[in-house]
Amino acid sequence: MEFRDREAIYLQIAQYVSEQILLGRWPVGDKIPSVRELAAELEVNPNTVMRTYDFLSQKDIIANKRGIGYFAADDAPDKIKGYRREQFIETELPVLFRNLYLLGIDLPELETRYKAFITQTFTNA
Amino acid sequence: MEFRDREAIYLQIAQYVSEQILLGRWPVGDKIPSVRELAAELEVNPNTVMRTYDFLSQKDIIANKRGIGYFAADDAPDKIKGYRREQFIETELPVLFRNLYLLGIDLPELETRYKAFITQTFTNA
Amino acid sequence: MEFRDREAIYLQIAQYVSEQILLGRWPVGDKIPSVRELAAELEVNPNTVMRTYDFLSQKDIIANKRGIGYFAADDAPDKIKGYRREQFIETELPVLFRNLYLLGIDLPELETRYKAFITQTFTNA
Amino acid sequence: MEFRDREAIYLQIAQYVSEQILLGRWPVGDKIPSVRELAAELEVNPNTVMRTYDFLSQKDIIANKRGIGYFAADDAPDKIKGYRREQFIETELPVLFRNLYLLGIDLPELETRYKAFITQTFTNA
DNA sequence: GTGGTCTAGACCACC
DNA sequence: GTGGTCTAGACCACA
Repeated sequence: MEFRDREAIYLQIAQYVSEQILLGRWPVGDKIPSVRELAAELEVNPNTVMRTYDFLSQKDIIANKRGIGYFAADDAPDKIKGYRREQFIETELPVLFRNLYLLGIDLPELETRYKAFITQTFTNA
Repeated sequence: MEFRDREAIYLQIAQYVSEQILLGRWPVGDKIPSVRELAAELEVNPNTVMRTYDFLSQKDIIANKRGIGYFAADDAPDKIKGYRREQFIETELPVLFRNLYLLGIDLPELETRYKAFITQTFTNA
Repeated sequence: MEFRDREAIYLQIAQYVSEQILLGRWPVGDKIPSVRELAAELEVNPNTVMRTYDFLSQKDIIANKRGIGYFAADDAPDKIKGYRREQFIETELPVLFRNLYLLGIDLPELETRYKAFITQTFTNA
Repeated sequence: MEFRDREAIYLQIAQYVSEQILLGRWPVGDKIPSVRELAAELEVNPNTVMRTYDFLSQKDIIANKRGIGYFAADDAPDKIKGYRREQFIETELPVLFRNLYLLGIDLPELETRYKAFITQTFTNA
């Protein structure tokens, strides 16, 4: 997996994990990949994944069963949406709008790009 | 000026300077505030502003005339838009689109929020 | 390490680092000394070395792996030679030639001095 | 006149003045251009030329006659060559040789470039 | 007055 | 352990 600069890797992984849950790829109540597995898959240090799981545990999105592994919480999707919506509206939207305005990108253009993105990202992958 | 945590102050100042130029408040070709002036105004250490000016010089958005000060480059607005557009489309838009999709926010809602934001931000300031 | 006055220390360190890479003492692709290590070794403030590494990163001569350290880029030697050659031919050679001409130093004399210098500098060090 | 970055303008002007004297364009014993004239010609601040003349006065290369102007000293050429030769051999040559070696420029190539430079610079200008 | 560099020291996030 | 940022304060060269 490739990571954006300027944003902590463990947070980007947290996003990734959240999305797997939200999209139902990692079903609620099921065991999610172990720290080592995920670290190997994403090619990062296990410590980094550990930090992600810690972070998500504190938010009660995942939970640990000792000796077995981590599980997606039953209400994980709601929790994720809640956190995300809040952060999105309060901090990301203003930045977005400012850029749209200053760069002179209008809403129809945005719409076109949006549809292309959704088709490409969530259809086959 | 108040700064967001999680993003370096000198980069936030770079944003600020860029916007002043983009909005024509600091006209192209003119001298911009001296390091010390801006530092005093924003209540930060002069070194921090120095770093901002360094950063913008490397991008040829501003240029130094020795012993006199820094000036907004003639093609600064194009340069700024170019850099910003690139970063916006490549890294910010995908994040935005993912969130829209996963949070179930549709485009009409986005449009409503956008118009409110523009009115409020760029009308009276 | 002793530094010349009149040239910024961080740039002299950049020269030093570049030469270590060019001469193969710090192999391409390998980790180079950490900021603190090099600062201690050269007896300068870590900030100064940080500035050097920043400078060389912008030129893609070295690159950072987060949490691990800085590494010499694979094509670092080419990059270094390129930058150096350009600056050398465009700004240093003209000065040199002017001086040779005005001081009446001829090429045979230059050659003699050159050979002596090379022998002395790069033989035993 | 265009100036190199990274070297003080007043020193570059001192070089220029020295060369005019060395090449006999500003004959020994004659009045040289006034501070204002030269400043206008080179498009710099008169203070900067003043600083150059101060600098050269201290080295007894030029001298001031009050109310009249500055004059090239009788032994100016020797003085200039003396200062220049010393600085050249002690500080410029080592840098030059290092670069020749590291960049892999050999002496025949240097010779070719030298001849081209001399022809172009000192023949017609 | 302008920028530019350096030190010392602190604090933080990240791997 | 790694880098990165910021402050405070000093000193200097330059126009």
